[in-house]
Amino acid sequence: MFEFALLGLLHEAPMHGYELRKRLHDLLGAFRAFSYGSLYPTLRRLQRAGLIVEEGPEESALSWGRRARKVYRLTPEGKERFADLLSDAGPQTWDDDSFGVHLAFFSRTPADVRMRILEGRRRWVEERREGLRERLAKTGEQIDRYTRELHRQGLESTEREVRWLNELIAHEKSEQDE
Amino acid sequence: MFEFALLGLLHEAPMHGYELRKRLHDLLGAFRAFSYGSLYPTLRRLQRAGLIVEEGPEESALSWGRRARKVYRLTPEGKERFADLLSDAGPQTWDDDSFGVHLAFFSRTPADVRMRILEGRRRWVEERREGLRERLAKTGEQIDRYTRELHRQGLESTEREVRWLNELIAHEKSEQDE
DNA sequence: CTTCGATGTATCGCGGCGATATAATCACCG
DNA sequence: CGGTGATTATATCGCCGCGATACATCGAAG
Repeated sequence: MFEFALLGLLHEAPMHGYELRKRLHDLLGAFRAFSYGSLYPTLRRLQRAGLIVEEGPEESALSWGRRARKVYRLTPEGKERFADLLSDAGPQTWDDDSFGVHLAFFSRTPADVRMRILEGRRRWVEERREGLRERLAKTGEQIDRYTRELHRQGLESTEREVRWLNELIAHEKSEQDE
Repeated sequence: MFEFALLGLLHEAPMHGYELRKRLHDLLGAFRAFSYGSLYPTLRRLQRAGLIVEEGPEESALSWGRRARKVYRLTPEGKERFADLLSDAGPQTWDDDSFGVHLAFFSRTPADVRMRILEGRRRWVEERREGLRERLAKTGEQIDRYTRELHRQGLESTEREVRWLNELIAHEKSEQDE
């Protein structure tokens, strides 16, 4: 997940940790925070795996300012890995955690994969919606007011998301045959 | 978090692990899954901390069926701990992960704490909303279509949640002086 | 009669988080 | 000129919770 996001960002340009985190925050906004507590360990993991390399401390002449920044660059293996992750449309791409990240890199995702992810996500959300509907129907009025409120709110937001996904899917379809 | 939820459920009645998980799933629905991978380790943690005790394998006579169920019961310390957690209204009670769980036990939460949690949550969501608004405004049209769509959806759902929270808060206020 | 789904307990590795430490630079205010 | 606080920047630590997996029993359906 984090790995995917970092490779995606480094695919655009080499960057140092702090900037990666900022770009990520910008990109994902509401979804996922990705703290420094994951950032640096993940970078080292990627490095060990040979997917990124550390470049010397950015000697771009002139503005010699603050040292100690480590700039990371994607290796060919890293690019390959990112391409693999981009073409993945497995179940793990449409859960709550991952879906947002995948959407953020959708413009570089193959069209058929986009479709499968969107439809997978829709199915997933619909299942959650049905679960909530049943729970709300079954227990009727006897359940705790706050719990019911929680479920009502959950139901509404899943319904909204399904509608949103339908729009996205429709848009994909219309673009497909233009 | 998980600790809080388990103590809350055991506060109602002694239970074994599997049932705890089912009740939790029922209670939280959309929010948080809480897998077995956390359940049993957490139970042992609570046990070590002296907050719960393991009762003998449920000898409720008659239906001698399946053995090996371990029934857990709250100790006085456990009840105390739960009461403490119930009266907590700190920042960690209104993040995405915890808020749902706290809501699920709201009917046993002191009224003033309920208020502070709801208002804290509202502030929190409003901040996220503002962040999304700025990001959508600032970058204007130049950003990626999918990313914008992601942020639009995020913005809408935060707006809805704020409205929802306002209703809950209003309801609390009306109940306060009845 | 056996196979499948539910019941039930449990472990393992790992991904990510929050708290925390450290330190240099920059902008502002007095 | 000096202090103070925000921003830039890297890094570690312990903990929490997850997914995968294993294993065993039971009831029901075929």
